[in-house]
Amino acid sequence: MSEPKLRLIEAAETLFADRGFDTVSVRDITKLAKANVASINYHFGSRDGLLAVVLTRYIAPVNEERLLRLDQAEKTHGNKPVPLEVIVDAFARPLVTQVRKSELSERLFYKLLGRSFAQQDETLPHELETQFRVIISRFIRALAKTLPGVPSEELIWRLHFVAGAMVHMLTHGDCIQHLTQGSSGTPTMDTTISRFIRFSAAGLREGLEAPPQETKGPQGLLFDF
Amino acid sequence: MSEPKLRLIEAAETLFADRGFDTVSVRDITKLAKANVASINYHFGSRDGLLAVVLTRYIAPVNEERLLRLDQAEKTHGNKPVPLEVIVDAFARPLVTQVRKSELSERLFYKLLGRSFAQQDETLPHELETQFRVIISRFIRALAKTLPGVPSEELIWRLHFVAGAMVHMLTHGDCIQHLTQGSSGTPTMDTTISRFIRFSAAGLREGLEAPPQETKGPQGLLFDF
DNA sequence: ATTCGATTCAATCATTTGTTTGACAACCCG
DNA sequence: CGGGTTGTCAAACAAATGATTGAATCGAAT
Repeated sequence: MSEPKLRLIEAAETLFADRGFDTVSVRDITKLAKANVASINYHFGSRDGLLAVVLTRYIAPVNEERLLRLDQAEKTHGNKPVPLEVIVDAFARPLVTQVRKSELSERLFYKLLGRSFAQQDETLPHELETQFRVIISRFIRALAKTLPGVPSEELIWRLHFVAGAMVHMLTHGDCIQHLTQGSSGTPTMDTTISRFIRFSAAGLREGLEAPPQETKGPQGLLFDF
Repeated sequence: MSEPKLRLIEAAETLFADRGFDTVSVRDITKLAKANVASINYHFGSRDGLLAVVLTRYIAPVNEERLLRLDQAEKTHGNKPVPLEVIVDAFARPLVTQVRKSELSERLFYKLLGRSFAQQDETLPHELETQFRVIISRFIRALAKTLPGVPSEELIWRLHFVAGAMVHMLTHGDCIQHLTQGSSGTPTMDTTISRFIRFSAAGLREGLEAPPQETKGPQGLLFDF
């Protein structure tokens, strides 16, 4: 990877992260990267080519680590169901391990990935689209083992609620920390993710108060508001 | 409100809903509205003026109804804490009551509001920004009454998780229904919101297994992965 | 019918957009 | 050295962007 090519990627990441994918021009990027306007088309073919590289660069490793962690968790628990907290952890923890491998600041990294995940269906590189499909089906399968009796349609929705909460946590992390200022010193993402995991696991477990087995509880209407 | 002015708003809503706020030009809007290019600047001063109108038109009533429902719920429950399901219902139900008052299809309405909520801090009309601040503090207060002992910083995060799940539900509703096809006939938003309420209430309740009182449970580390 | 404000319209404005071009330089390998 | 690949650059391109102009049109009150 030539030197200015990397500079272009990093400049694009920075600008995409806090201004969105649509409102950043190739000239904004090349100016920040101290490169020529034509360099983007030379190295990436087009602006969309660069965007695809940026989108893939961090998401792909995150997705791979998700699958890895889930596999490992299932191996650890033999054929016992994996606890919900561990499943959610496998889903979210790769974010903090990958942010350290990156050159970006925590704030920019999380905003960038939040925007990327929110993007989802629209104009997403095929590679990532299939990755997400794998991720979803893989985690749904794990959830189904831990939550037998819950119909898969319900599980899909719950997993998407989890994903939504995660995206919001990523994209609005700094502004929320601004709201909750006045607490203890560094509210690092680590404690935030712990909150997220507890919240999500509780939401996923909904309807099963006793340890996860055949309470079989009210699947249908719990409340009637 | 003159007739073509309304046509412009509705055309903008339609296009903003499924292409985002940034990638729609004034010419796209005026073409769909069968109006002149200058009409947007004449009626709304600028493209941003029209955007502000579109953003406010549905969100403001939703936010008002949220406060109304929460007030009513607290009145109903006297000085007893309001059940979490009722609080979340007051937060989410206004979406389905307002979609009926609108001319838009369910799909477009929800996508539009999802995008609007996701926007949040950036370029949001001042009116809406203050509205959201009121909403958050108001709902946090209600949650604090129902979940005594949970620190407010934790409550803020949990409420934002709820908001994130809601945004994701709105923006990806149709694509998820595409995944879960093959089930019973009409998976109307009503049943989806019920799922959302159960999930969110369970997540909010996290840490309190017994009926909500002084279990006071482990506030800190529940798991140690 | 005439006047006057409100609205619409085609035409045009200056910028900004992504992309392409062709000349130039740097480098490596023979 | 020389030839070829690779990268860089200023310049220009067509297209699209939001906005403005000034004349034309409408409608209702005078």
